[in-house]
Amino acid sequence: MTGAVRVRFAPSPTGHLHVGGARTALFNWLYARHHRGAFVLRIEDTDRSRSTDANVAAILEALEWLGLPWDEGPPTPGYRQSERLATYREHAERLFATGRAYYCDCAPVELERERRAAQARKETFRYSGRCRARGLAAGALRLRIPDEGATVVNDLIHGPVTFDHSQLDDWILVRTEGTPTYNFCVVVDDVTMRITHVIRGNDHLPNTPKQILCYEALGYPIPEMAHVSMILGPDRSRLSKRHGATSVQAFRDAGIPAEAMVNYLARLGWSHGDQEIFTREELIELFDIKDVASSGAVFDHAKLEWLSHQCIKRMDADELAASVAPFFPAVGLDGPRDRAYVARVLPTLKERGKTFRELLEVGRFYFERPRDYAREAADTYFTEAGAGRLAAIVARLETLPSFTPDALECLYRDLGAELGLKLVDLAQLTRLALTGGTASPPLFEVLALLGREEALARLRAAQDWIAARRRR
RNA sequence: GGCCCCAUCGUCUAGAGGCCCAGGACACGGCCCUCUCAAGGCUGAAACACGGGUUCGAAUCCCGUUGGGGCCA
Repeated sequence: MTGAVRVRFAPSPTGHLHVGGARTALFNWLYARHHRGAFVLRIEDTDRSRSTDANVAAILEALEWLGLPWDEGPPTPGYRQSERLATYREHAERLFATGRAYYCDCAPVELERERRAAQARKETFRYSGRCRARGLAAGALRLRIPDEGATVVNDLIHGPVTFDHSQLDDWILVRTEGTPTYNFCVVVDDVTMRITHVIRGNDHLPNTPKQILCYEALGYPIPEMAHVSMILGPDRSRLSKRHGATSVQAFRDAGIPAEAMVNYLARLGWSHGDQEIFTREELIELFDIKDVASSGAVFDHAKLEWLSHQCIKRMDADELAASVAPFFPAVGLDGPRDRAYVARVLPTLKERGKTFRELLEVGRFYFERPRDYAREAADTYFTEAGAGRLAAIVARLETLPSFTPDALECLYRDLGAELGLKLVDLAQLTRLALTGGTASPPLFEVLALLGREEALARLRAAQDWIAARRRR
C-alpha cells in the first residue's frame, strides 16, 4: 500500500455549515489524521447565484471553531470550483476528442416530453442517445455510457451496490451554454486533487455510478467510496432548518463547547463499543470507517447537552473563565469581568449549567444584585418573623472573625439551634436575599465568594424590602 | 413514478450464528445523599418491524412484505 491518504470536504457555500456537513467534515478529518494523510477543503461554488463569500467565510470559521484545520484549501487559490473552469474545459475536450463524449442538440422541451412519457409508462427516463452518432460539434456534451451491464459501487460502509446501466443514461457533462455540471466538476476535482477516499453524504450514492463511469472514460483510477448516512430530525426526515437550529454557529452561540460538539457528532453514526466520551486524540486513534453505521441517525439535543455538561465538568476554572467570557453580553450582563473572580465562582456553577451560557444564567447573582425576589418564596420567607431572623443573621455576620464556608456553616447551625429553627429555614431565607431565588450553589460558599461586604448589603436590602412592603 | 439506501429500547448505539429470555448511554420514574438546586450512587420501565426460509441453533445469513429516507425530475 503506497500513496498517502487524501480526503476532502467539499461544502457548497449556499448557507452556513450545518451539523450534517460538520459531521462529514469531521469523519474526513479523523480519517486523514488517523492515517496521517491530507485533509483537503474545496469550495463547490459552481452555483454562483446562491454562493456568497460571506457563506464561505462562515464555513471556514465554523471549521476552525470545531478544530478541524485543513491541510490544503482556501485561502490558497485553486480550491474553489469557480477558479477551475479551465480544468473542466480541458477534461471535457479530452473526452470529446477520445470519443467518450458527444454533443447533443436535442431541444429541452422534447426531452421533457420524453421524460413525461417514460414516467407515464412507469419507467426510468433515459436519454435516447439520438445524437450519439450525429457527429455534432456543439451543444450539450454528453458522456457515452454502455447500454449493457452494470456498474457496482464498492462502498466502504454499504458494501457493493449495483446499478444497472439500463437505469443510467448518457448524462450531461457540460451544458449548451458551456457550464460544467455538478457531477462532472466533482469527478474532475477529485481526480486532479488526487483524492484517494471520498467520504460524503448518503445522498450522493445515486450519483456515484455516473461518476465512476466518468472516471473510467477519463482513464483514472476510482477512489474508495464511503457514503455516510443522513442526520435526521425527530420526524426521521433529513434534518433541516424547520427542525430548529442546525447551523454549527448556532451551537457555538448557545454555549456548547467545540469539544462536546465534536464528541457528539462523532458518536452520531460511529461507535466504539460502549464508550461515550472521547478525547480528540482517542477519536483520531480509534476512528475507522468500518465502524460507521449505515442507517440514519436522529439528532438529539438532549444528549448533546449532556455531553456539553460532561465537558464543562471536566474543565478547570481558568479554562472555563476564558470560555465563558464571551457570553456575558448574551445573558444581559456587563462583561468581561475580573477574570480571577469569575474563575473562583465557576467551580460552584459547573454542576449546575450544561452550557457556557447556562453557567452565567444560573450564576448571574454572582455578578449583580437581585432585581427582584421570587414571588412565592418572598411570601414564605420575607415575613415579620423573617425580618427578625435577618436582623439576627446580619448582626452575627458583621462580627464573624473569618468569613469562610466552614465558619459560616457553624454560625448558621448555632443560630438555628438557638432560635429553634431548622437549617433549611435560615438557609432559604438567606439564599432568597442573596440571589433572589431559592436555588443556588451551596449557601456558605456563595456567602464566602460574595464576601462579607456584599453579603451584608444584600441582606440589608432584603430587610428594607420587607419594611417597604409592611408600609404598603 | 423509477432507482438506491435503511430497519435492535422514545433517541444514539453494542451485538459480525450459540457468551443475548439482548448490553451501554441520553431522556423518563423511584430511592439514597442533602441548606436549595444540581451533581453523584443505587434502582425501575423500555427494543431485535412482520412473514417465510437456511441451520441442531438466528437480532445476527437468504427471500419477500411493510415502513422510513434519499436521488432523479
